[in-house]
Amino acid sequence: MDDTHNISVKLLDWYDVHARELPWRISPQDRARDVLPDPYRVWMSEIMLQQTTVATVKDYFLKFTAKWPNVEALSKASEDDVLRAWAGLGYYSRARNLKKCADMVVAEHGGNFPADVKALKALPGIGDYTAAAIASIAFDIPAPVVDGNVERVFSRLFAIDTPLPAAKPLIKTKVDSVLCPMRAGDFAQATMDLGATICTPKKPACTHCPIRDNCRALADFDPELFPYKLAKKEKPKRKGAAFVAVSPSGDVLLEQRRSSGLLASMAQVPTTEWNSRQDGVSDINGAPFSADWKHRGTIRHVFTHFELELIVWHAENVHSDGENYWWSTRENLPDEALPTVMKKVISCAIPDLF
DNA sequence: AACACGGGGGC
DNA sequence: GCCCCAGTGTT
Repeated sequence: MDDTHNISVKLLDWYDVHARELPWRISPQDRARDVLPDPYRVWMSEIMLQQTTVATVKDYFLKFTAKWPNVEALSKASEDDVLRAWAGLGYYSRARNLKKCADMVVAEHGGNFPADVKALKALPGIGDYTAAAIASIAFDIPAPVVDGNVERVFSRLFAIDTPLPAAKPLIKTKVDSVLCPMRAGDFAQATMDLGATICTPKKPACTHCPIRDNCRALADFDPELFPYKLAKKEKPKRKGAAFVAVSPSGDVLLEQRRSSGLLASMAQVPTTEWNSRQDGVSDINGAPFSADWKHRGTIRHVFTHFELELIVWHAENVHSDGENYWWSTRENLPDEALPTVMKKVISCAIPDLF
């Protein structure tokens, strides 16, 4: 028995016993009977799981699949409906591509996801990873599924000392050489589960690892040294001010962000530009209109590529209005497409709202 | 190849 | 605080 086959057998045996039960997975009984999961649910979960943890995704997945149980239903929703439901999950281009992809599956594939890696990758929001994951999990098509977990598992397994992301092609080749073509979906999920639960970034549980005897990093080095990564750059800081205007009846003034760039098309309270430097006191000059603005504090929020500090101003009994604004009632505020940074801002001015 | 793109959890 | 995460699309 060659070593690569040995590895996949051990991984699958481990997975048969230790597979986690997750909302987007079929039951162990169905899995034992070779039943395949609904491609729509596999797709939905994989999009949500991009750069997002299982714990965060669970509630959103249940909400989305209850609201839109199939691709036709999602296709009938508006982009804004989807954006509002996605609010708080981050990477909002995923939500717009989700809607676009649903439309394309209905229009170009008769409402069925294509059982083909290339056709899947042609759909918006589906890249190398997700195309391989859907093909493997939903259709049992053998394809190398390489995410952050798998990169770590295989970097350690073969003690790959090329730093990421340059090592990615090599890792993909290794995964391709190990994967089990008879159980492509289970193999993909087994390697990701292993990375999430055993082969963790810090303090991996090597004693519980089903493939510890095959691991070069464990035998010759220290698994925690892998994967090698390029040093990351320092995050620049930006500052600005945000203005929470409240009407006599308690409504909050909102506007929609532009349709491209950061937090595209999401809702926000009026703000100044987010610049690299700004002196807090003069920020009030950036208010959208004059009012009895009161300073309520400062909130901080970290984005992928910069840190933001917003001074929060608050005014009540505001009557002013404008074409690009709307008033959101207190009851409706949780249903607006408000990103987390804006919930922080509004909570700073109006505590106990969310 | 580098960058833009959110947010939350673990330690 | 720092690191990571079931990545994709654009330039």
